[in-house]
Amino acid sequence: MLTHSKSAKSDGPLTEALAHSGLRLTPQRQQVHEVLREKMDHPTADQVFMRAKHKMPEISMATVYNCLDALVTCGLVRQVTLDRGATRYCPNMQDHSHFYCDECGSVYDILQTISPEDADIKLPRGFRLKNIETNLHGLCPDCAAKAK
Amino acid sequence: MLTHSKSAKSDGPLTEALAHSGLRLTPQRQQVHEVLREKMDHPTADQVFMRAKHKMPEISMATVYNCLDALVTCGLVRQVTLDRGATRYCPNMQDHSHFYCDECGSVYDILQTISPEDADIKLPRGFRLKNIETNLHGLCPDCAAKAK
DNA sequence: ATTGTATTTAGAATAGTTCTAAATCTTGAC
DNA sequence: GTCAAGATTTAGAACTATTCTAAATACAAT
Repeated sequence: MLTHSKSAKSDGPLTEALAHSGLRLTPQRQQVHEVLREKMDHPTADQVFMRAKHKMPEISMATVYNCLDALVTCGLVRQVTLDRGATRYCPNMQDHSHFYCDECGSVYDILQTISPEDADIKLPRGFRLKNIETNLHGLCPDCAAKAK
Repeated sequence: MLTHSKSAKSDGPLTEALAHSGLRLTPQRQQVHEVLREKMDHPTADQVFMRAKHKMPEISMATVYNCLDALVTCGLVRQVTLDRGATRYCPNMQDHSHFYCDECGSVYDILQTISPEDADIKLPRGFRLKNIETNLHGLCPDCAAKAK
């Protein structure tokens, strides 16, 4: 196979975050992260794959999953599971929650959330809480209008 | 004893809840609901299927999904999606949240939650909020101990 | 009883994710 | 630089989860 220059462009924050989890920065991981940040519409692995292929035609589905896992592991991306369908990915690591329209399946970022402190969650002895995920379910404006 | 009578035993609350969504009480729906309440360990559809088969050997997987959907639709059961794996089902309709161990995948009910009022979520115009799902992620006591 | 609709069923089909083994790339020791 | 060890990528197969389909059955209302 023809190999062009395969090394990743230097990217401080990405490199560091990955290294912290014992992972390397690769062009594929860089590309997947870029795809996620370009359009933060909570794409599925399959959508990420299709978008990544535009700039990197040889990338494979397995690699997309590998990259997504790597980015999740090192805290650069959140996994969002809202229904029985495909898992979605979110590169917005700011504290926020997701609104899921039970009717049409669309997802919206809601820039408001419940912090662990505010929630004052008391867990039984031994549990170690890492983070709280808040998912809001209901109808999006479009579907709410139609439902009337 | 083998009962060939196929009609569902009367069950007021179940019947009513289903009827409210235009659905009938059937022996299968009754059985699936019973399985969920017998062991509230957040089983997957497949686990529900296997448990239901003990008392109802002819039940099919498609029916289990149909029944779970029916019970979710009429508000008797909650769907719980915590990771990329199979969806889990929870018949506890009390306000509560789920603790998910990111290490071993076990799920615990946490009888504490954030109410919509407490959260004071302000949604953009047009959204209609139905309910808030709170998922706690971290390590269960066993895994937390091992991690040390 | 009869008819129309809801529900169940088995199995096929589809969708989503993980696995495998070989090829390629990167890093670090020399 | 060269080499070996280990990490990563790749295509495709395999597997798991869910949905669909069409025929059979059950139910409710005439």
